[in-house]
Amino acid sequence: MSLDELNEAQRAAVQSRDGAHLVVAGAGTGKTRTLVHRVAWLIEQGVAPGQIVLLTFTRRAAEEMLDRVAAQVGPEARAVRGGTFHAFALGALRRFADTLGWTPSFTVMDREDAEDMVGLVRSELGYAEGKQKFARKGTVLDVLSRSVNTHKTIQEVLSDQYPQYGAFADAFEAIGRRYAERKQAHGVMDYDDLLVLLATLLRDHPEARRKLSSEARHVLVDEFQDTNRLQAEIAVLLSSAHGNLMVVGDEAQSIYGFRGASVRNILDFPKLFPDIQITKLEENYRSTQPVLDLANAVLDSAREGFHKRLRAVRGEGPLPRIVDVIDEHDQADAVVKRILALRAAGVPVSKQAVLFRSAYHSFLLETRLVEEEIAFKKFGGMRFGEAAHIKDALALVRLVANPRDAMAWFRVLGWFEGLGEKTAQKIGDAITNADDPVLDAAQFKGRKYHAALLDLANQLDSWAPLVMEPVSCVEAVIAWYRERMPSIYDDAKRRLKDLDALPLVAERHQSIESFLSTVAIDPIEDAKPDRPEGDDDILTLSTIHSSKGLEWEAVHLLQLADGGFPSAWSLDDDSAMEEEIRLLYVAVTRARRELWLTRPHFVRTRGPTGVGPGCSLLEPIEHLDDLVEFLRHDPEAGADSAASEDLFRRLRSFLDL
DNA sequence: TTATCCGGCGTTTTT
DNA sequence: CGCCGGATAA
Repeated sequence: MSLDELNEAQRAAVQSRDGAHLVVAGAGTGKTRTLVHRVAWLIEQGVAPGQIVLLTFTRRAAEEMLDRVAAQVGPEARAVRGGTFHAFALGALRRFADTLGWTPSFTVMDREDAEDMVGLVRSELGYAEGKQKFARKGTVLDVLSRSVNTHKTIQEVLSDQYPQYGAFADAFEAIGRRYAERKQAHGVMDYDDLLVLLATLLRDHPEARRKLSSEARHVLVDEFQDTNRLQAEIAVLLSSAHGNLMVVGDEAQSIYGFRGASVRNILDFPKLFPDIQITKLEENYRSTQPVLDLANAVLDSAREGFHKRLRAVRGEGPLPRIVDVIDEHDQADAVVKRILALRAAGVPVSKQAVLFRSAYHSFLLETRLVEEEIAFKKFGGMRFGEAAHIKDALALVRLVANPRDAMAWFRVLGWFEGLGEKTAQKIGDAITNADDPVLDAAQFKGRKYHAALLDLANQLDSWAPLVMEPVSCVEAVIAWYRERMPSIYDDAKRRLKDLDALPLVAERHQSIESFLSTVAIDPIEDAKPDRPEGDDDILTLSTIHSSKGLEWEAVHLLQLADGGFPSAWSLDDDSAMEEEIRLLYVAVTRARRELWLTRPHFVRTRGPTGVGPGCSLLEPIEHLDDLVEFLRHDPEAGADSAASEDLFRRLRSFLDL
């Protein structure tokens, strides 16, 4: 392995001595490369790969890093334990569930299941009734989750976020308690439980803490600015036996405040460790100077932070462009034409990306891309594994693995005509609590759904022996489920082929349990690429959140208008607007060379506040015409023509309407 | 208890 | 607008 390709600061981080180390790494400064080299270096120094824990923000990031380490030091690097906090927590909790009074075979619920359970508890406790409006189930879960992730009381969360329910703190608390009891009784955890319970384990159980932290002789955490209090606590406790904790991050790129992430974690980190080493990476290898000039200007418009300057190693390039368009249609037109023009100029579509604030911002563009036969893959927004029919199939698999999974029964029983919520819950609870957890269809003789239940019971019996064969099991389940789909969904045909992805995922697992754990935490990749046969020049569409850590030669940024980006829900909130600025910073710094920002005059506003034309994020830089070039899109003339009389004529007539 | 209808409220970003 | 949930009818 060669350290020659590293600069001085990077080398200092890579070869750092034991102890705590904070690496402040601006966008594009070789953060990933530094982490990769650090892991490789540790292995070279004789640290066993299995004693290195690399906590990353996404599974994608973990895989990429391990691939690169493996390329440097060989396949033994695969033994490095890596993944998200949630995935790591899952593994640790499986081993120590007993210690915490949980069954080791617990399962993990996704957001929707968790909401449903909260909904059931809510109606049981009678908060659904009464003339006073009460929060809906999703809101209740959100409040509970925020309270956990930010270490705030329910009352504080309500006052901050949902003042309209400020008087109902007792109700939220009561639901929260009953919800927690039920989760433990059913052996299911939600996402928050994974973190809470791991933190509890490490904090309150010295034996477990000693064991876990001595297994992990070096703990490395990526994207530390996006951790919340619980995650920071876990990282610190996990390294308590040896103190070898390296965290890497950039406070300017903190964009997960909505889920409890706190920049304070990274800013206050040095206070925790008197002997801490701090390294700053400031040379940017990714972007041209004009891109960075804009990024710096964006950051200057933020109230707080270090206002650091990024320096380009790459040198000059074209100015970023702000393109004024009339509306979303005009925007889609402009972006498509620009993508094609760049392709003609030698930038393949695969080296371009379209980024946006919210997943739905790209809907219109997606239809245009299909028309133009530009292949694309979209990241962010609704996940494949969240589609109702995928969850249906997985619920069946869960029943094979664990017939006491009450939420899975609830879901499956809901498919049958004449069988509603009450009955489904009753049957589910009965089975869950029975000595022998099987579906006794016979007792429903005479009911409309008797035959269907009988069929289900038989199928489950026939699948039971397949527990050890994930692929056969999943295939068998899917085959049966396919037959039922038309009676569940009007658009069953469209959904059918999605199911093919499941056996492919199952192939990678030795047991059903491992398969199910993985799909609960890691998003399932869609098996069908959104592209015509044989074409691998694929455009990336991504939310800004999902674009983190990635880069493209050309970046197109959509919907720069109040109510679009920045989001309508941030406009009247200073700290939320700060996060929007950091989001813009992240988006801008994804570009290596070409950066195009489209600013529609009219957006469909769906927000609570009145939204006018213009984009407050761009206001601070609007007058800086040495930083950006301003263009107007003219649909008839092409993407980058100067403003035409015709355009203004149409604008005026639009306004009059 | 279930299916259906209708009114009103919230609408983002992810594990 | 979509979807949640309350109200009503079968």
